[in-house]
Amino acid sequence: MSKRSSVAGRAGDAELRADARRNRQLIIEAAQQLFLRDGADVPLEEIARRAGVGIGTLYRRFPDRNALIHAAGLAMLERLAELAESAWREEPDAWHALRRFLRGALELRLGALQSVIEPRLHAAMRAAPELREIRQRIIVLVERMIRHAHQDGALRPDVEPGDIALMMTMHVQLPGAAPDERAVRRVVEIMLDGLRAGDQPELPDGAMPIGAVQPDPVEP
Amino acid sequence: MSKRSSVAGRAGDAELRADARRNRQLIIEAAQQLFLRDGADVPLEEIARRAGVGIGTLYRRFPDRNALIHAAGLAMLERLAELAESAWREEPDAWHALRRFLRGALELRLGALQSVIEPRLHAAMRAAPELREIRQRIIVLVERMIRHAHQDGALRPDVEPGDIALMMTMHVQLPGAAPDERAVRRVVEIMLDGLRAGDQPELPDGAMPIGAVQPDPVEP
DNA sequence: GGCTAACCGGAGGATTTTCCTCCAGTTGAC
DNA sequence: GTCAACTGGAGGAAAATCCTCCGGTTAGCC
Repeated sequence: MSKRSSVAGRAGDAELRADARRNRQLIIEAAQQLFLRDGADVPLEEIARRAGVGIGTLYRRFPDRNALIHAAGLAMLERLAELAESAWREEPDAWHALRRFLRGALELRLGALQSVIEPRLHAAMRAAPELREIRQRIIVLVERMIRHAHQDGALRPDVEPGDIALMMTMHVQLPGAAPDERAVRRVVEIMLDGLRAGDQPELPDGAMPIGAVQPDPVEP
Repeated sequence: MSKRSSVAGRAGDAELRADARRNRQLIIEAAQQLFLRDGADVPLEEIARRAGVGIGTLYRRFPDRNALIHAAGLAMLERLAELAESAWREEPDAWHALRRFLRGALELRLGALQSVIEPRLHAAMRAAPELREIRQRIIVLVERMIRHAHQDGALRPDVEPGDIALMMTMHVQLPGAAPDERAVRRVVEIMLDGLRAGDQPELPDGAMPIGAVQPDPVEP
């Protein structure tokens, strides 16, 4: 057995020479930024350029666009899960945990990234159980936050998980560059204030359902 | 003077045969939908297809992509202005006007469309005074709504015009198709509740500035 | 320090996408 | 009924994107 072999932890990340592993990471980060800014069809060459590596390196590590989307989606879901878990673990109550989670998801634009690559991820999810598994973990945790926050009377009672999910994916695009951090933060705070229990009028029906990955759609 | 000539109302719309005018309108509507869904780089052929006209027809009416973006942007700004004006005219007070305006902008996705094509519109705006003029009219009206709503004590005092502008451009993308109307509506209502005057904590600094079209950036 | 397997960048040809003109046929307005 | 205006889409030009291949470089181990 070669010295390098291992349990092969997260597929692709282990068993690489140090420089290769570093570049792989740079590529994923660049991909996340560009997917977010330009959509999932952004030229791979541009991703390579932003990562500061050659196009050859990108192709060596990710044989096709789907592999890259898969990796970027996995990294994103892992950050989201980590965000939800630390919030739940460290905040004093469910409302604060939910608030921290939403702030993080919106400021890191994790939800927005999700909304951009999710269509492509759907195909991957059916094939890749680990993606489904992480996604499920996040859903369970957020649902738990909501349930407890309701019980505590901190979250307005008519808010449903689907509402939170939709808010997470809200995308702020501004002419040209990325929107100003601080300006977005203000809007997030306004939304959070709208979520607090109070004497608001009841929300209309029709919350978005959230749940498992849908079964295969019929081919067009 | 030919019988067809006229004051040439909105450029390009008048002096066309009925079928041509109808097709022109269909093209603009298709362009708005696709710009919103796929970004401002969507192939013109796809726009023609969705409009149900040939590619030749599209090119005859809009010599290049910019002309189409210009027309779509103009139509969008006109609807926004109309929305702001009717809200101001027909609602009993500034808060209700602002609420109606925001609901409309978010549900019609006018702000989102704006955010998609605004980068391209910027160039057009410098050249096209009528775009600047409409845009300015909207800004003035919304600022007036905010000012009055503040005076009435209905809008939380730390909300600034830039916050409203940013909320307008919020984009809800969902995997695949357009997001469900009713689900989005709920989130809009939550945001509106966050805007109402109450005992919320103060917003952090850093509201987005809004204003005139910026001067020409230096060429890269 | 020296060795070598693993890694790197990017030139460049193949492929796909997008553009945009042109013209034979159709239609609305008078 | 006439005809100027309009229509759709075929198809070649141009541009964008993909993706392989290989000479040169480097990390890791002795």
